[in-house]
This record gives sequence, C-alpha cells and structure tokens, in this order.
Amino acid sequence: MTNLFLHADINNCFASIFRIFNPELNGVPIVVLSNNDGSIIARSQEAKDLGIKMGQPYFEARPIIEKNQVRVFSSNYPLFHDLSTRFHDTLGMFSPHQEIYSIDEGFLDIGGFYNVDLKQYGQKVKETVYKWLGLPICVGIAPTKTLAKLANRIAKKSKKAQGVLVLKEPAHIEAALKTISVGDVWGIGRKYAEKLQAFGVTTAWELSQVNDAFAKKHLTVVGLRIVKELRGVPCADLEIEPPAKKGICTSRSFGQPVTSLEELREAVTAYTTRCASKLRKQKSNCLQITVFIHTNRHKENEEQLYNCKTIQLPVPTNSTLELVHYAMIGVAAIYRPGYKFKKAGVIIDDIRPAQAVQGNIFDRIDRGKHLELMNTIDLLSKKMGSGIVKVASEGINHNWKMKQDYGTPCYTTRMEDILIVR
DNA sequence: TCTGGGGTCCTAGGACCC
DNA sequence: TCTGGGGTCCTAGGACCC
Repeated sequence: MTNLFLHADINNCFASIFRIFNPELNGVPIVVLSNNDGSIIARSQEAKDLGIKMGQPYFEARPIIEKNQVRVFSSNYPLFHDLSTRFHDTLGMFSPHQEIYSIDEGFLDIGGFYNVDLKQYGQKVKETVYKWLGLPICVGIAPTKTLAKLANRIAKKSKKAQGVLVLKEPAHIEAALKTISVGDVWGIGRKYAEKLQAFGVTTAWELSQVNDAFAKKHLTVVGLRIVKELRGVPCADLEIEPPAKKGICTSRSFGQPVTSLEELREAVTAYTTRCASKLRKQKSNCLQITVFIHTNRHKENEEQLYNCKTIQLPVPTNSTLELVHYAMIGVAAIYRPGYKFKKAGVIIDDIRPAQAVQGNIFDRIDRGKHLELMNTIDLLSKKMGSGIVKVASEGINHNWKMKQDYGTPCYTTRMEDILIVR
C-alpha cells in the first residue's frame, strides 16, 4: 500500500470567512485584528500585497490601512469556529481517515486509493468546499504529511497548479524541494533556519540531503523526522482522535489598564470558569492551578511586574466553584497595588481522566452536589449561550473586557448576537 | 492611546536514590 | 588532591506550530 496524504487549508481563512457574508468585500483589502484589536492576525491577498505584515501592531499599520481604505475587522471566534467545523465536516466526506490539524487546516489519509486520478480528486475536494461553504482552499497531495503541506504551499503560489498540486514522482519532488527555502519547511522556524543557513543549507532539497547524525545533533529528533519526511519516508501518522490536553490556559489582555484587586478577581474568575468548562468538555480533572498577572511590557517608562502563583489542589477536580476558590487565593497572593496591569491568565495543569478520583479523608466538599451543579450549568450554557450562569465574583461591569471596535454578527450561530450588533 | 492567545515536544541539568 | 556508576524524576528553557 502506498503512503499518500492530502492536506487542505483555507486561503486567508479569517478574511475569506468575512467575505462569505459580505460579497462587496471581494477584491477589497481586508485585515483581521487579534483580541483587543492589538495586532494584525489575518490579511486578504490584497492586504498582503500592500505590504501589511502578519503580527504587525494595528497602530503601526494604520497609515497604510487608511490610505488604501483597507477594511478592518475584530476577531469573531464563534463565527470562525462554526465555519471551521463545517469545513472539516466537508473534508471528512472524502475519507474516513481525517485529522483536524487546526482551525483552517486538515489532513486526509488517502493511501488506500487505487485507480484514482489524484489531481482530479484534489480538484473535487476544492470545488466541493467552495460550492458548499463559499470558502477558497488549496490542496496538496504527497507521500508524507510534510511533503503534502509543502505541495499545498506551492499550489497556493503557482498559477499552473490551479490550487491543487500532487507530488509523487521522485524527480517531481526534487524539483519542488529545490524551489522552497529551508525556513518555509513545516517545523523549521526562524532559529533553525538561521542555524541551517550558517551551515550552507538553504533549500528544502539541501535539508533533505543532510545526514541523519547532523539533523539529530542540530535539530533534535524532531528535525530528523522532518528530514526523513522530506525524503518521502513517513514518520507521522494522522492524529484521528485528538489527544486530551495536558494543560489548559485562558488569558486575555485588558481593554484598559487594571489597577484594583477587585477587577482582577473578576477577570480571573471569568478565565477560570472558561478553563473549567474546557476541562469538563474533555472529561478531565486537574490537580494544579496557576494564576498570573502582568503589566504592559511595551511601556518602558512604567513600573513592571510579572507575578504568578501555582497552587496544588488537594483532590483532582473540574468544578468551577472549587477552581475559582483557589484562583481567588492565588490572585490575592500576587496582587500588588500601584501597578497598571495589562493582562491576566489562568493555567490548569496536572490533568487526568475524570473518573478514578482518589479521595481524601479531609475532603469536606460534597462532590456529588458539585457534579450535578456543573452538569446543569453546562447544559444551560449549551442551550442558552455560555455566560447565562455566572459565578458571583465574575461581577457584571467588566471594565477590563477586551476592546473589539470592529465587531461582526455571529451570522451562523446566536440570534441574540445579531440583535445586539444591530 | 494602541503590540493576541493557546498549545506541543525535546533537552539539559539538578536533586535524589542505591 | 582525591572525590564511582547508574538510574529516575522533575523543572526550566528553548524551539516549534496555527
């Protein structure tokens, strides 16, 4: 059986999603901002052509944006997530062996396909996603995941490929690798690219030709796998069942500086609530919680503080109430008056399956009651929107909430959001 | 005025044990 | 000045991803 992987991803994902609902945005430059409208996290092709950079601070790009009448949008994760689910569902129609790699990328294992014209097959995937969702995608097909991603990359740039590239024959693969610079290989970041260039390895082809000991020594075993995959030797299977998370983190920058403990308590309560809900969703408990707060590191003339506190829990739990209790102890321990805090976050760690809780004779909490309450809250949140039930310490004013000046409706999901925006 | 958020894996080195 | 050998576990830090 031959090894064959298909990699599909949405072109300029977040910008393309806004275009589905606003056809007048077609052909117009678009940027999408990070949480808090801080920096640019997605651009349409037109915006890329203007020289607007990924990750660039919004205020810095503002002159170009205004001069060229670039359309600006805040992130809308409920909307992105919904379209992402539809995209992956559509891909899943093409093979039972599917990996949901990220919000806008997926792999299919098509190794068992015989007598199939692969180019045509890739085209069919691409056309189907466009027809059903209105989202433009590209497709790469190759004997390893690394090569499939690379094929996709070439498909995006090449006119001839029409958005679909199959890399199968060795000569064809070699020619393709020679056109890709080493830093554009999946898994080779900035540091490794610099290191490799210093050794005279500048293209993906040259990387595929280094010896194994060299790869292991300078890029660890992870790099060795990349090198082998570039040679067409698969080292990674699909991850069909997403593994349970080992750590869960919720953190946000504030829309304006926060100075009071009371407001920090509210924010940390909200973040802990979110962590606990993610934890219950994957049916896990945790044994450790960390709270952190810090000031704005970009303001060099202001007093800086980065403070965190980790607390070990007596018994594994996923109860919002219990976790919030410890988070409040944590935030009180690290708070210092006189600082302008910019960000806070909560990390839960030491995660294990929710069954098999090891009891503790000093445990005073009625776990049966907590469990029932959490189940009820999760059900209400699912039916009526998260936030329908809150822990009191979350407060209601939320002056710390992130800034989102360029919001859009959640077109496909919650009615009440549409009403609020109007 | 204004700079995102959430993850993974690997390695080296220290603490500790027999 | 000499100061074993082998093992495990944990953590911090570095690299990467979208």
